[in-house]
Amino acid sequence: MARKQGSHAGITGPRVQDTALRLFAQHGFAAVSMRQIAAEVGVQAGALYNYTADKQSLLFDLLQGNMTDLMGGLDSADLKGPPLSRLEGFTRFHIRYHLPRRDLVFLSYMELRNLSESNYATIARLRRAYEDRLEAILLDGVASADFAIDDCRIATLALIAQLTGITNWYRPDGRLSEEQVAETYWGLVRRTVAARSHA
Amino acid sequence: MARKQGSHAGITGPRVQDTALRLFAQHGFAAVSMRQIAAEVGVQAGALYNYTADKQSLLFDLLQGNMTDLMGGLDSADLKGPPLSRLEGFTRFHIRYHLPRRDLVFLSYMELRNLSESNYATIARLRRAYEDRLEAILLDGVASADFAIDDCRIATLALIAQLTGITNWYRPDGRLSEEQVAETYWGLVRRTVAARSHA
DNA sequence: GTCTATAGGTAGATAGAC
DNA sequence: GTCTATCTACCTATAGAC
Repeated sequence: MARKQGSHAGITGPRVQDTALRLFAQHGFAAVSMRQIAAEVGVQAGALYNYTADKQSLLFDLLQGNMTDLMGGLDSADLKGPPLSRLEGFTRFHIRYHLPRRDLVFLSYMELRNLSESNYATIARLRRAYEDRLEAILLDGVASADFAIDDCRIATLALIAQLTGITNWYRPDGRLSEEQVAETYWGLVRRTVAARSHA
Repeated sequence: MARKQGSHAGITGPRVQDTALRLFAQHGFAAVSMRQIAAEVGVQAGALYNYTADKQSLLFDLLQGNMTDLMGGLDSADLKGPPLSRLEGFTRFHIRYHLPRRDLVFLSYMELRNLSESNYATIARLRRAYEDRLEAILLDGVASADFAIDDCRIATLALIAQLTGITNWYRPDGRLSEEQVAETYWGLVRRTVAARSHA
């Protein structure tokens, strides 16, 4: 059965999301107009409203999808074993997840303030849950005397900031491969927690 | 000599800067209108143009002032002695400077993309100069075998990201004082560079 | 230095034809 | 599902009175 002329369900939808992500990251949520997004997708502005209730939902869906993928990815990484192994697994997963998604990461940190109160609460809860995964590893490591950390909450936030900061300077065509970056940062992380090297 | 009615030179100017800073940090540069700023300052929108050429200059002046103060503050900190002492001085200065300026720090990271090309280049140059100060300390420490670091450029960026990230969670009325935060982070930094504790 | 008024343009979102 | 047209509201920046 032939579609109506100009109908592109299943094609336009993802393109709207991709385009919005790129433009929001590049210019900021507030600076991007629905008309700009539509123009890059190749439709008229009105047509966007077949895919999103409004501009705010477009942002929220991107951020929520990101956090859901992040948590799901961490679950799939299935970290096991002693604290040091789990910390290495977390570090490498975090880098592996974030490096190919620099736009999304930037958006997730910069545009939280443009979310409605309830949407913000949802994202903040997911982020906190992610942080708690790392903190649990650190607490275990301290309990087993593998790590020497004064304040596991602070160390958690410090490590995540350090690792996420990679997205500010990393370029796929730069001097370091993703693997080299992961290796270097794992070295920094291991020493930060004062892990016994080969106990 | 009586001023003209409604004239407040020297009062309105700083208030415009302060208000713009607060609103830009809260809602984003593009999301804040000149009318909003004017309303909070207590003047009409047109009056703002006695203090700034346009909206973009308002942002640039804030960011440039921040970087100038940062570099000047680091000079005043006058770091001397062996690498470990200078690293401690840098760490404590960075925290001391950034914690009371959380809005400005947020703005400096988030709104670079709203600067014109030449304004951006100016800010980027200043930031690079600041990073180079830390990198020089790390390189010295490696040369003297006080530090064990594979890649000093990476370590520089990692440490700055870690320290600047404090502004994302620190609250003046939180469980930790500025001094306690500085102490905890200096511990993390010292171990990250694998400094010999009391050699 | 501040005001009012306004020029000239763009914003988000909706209605109804196809 | 997409289009055109449009509503209503807001934007930055300027002009000229006081």
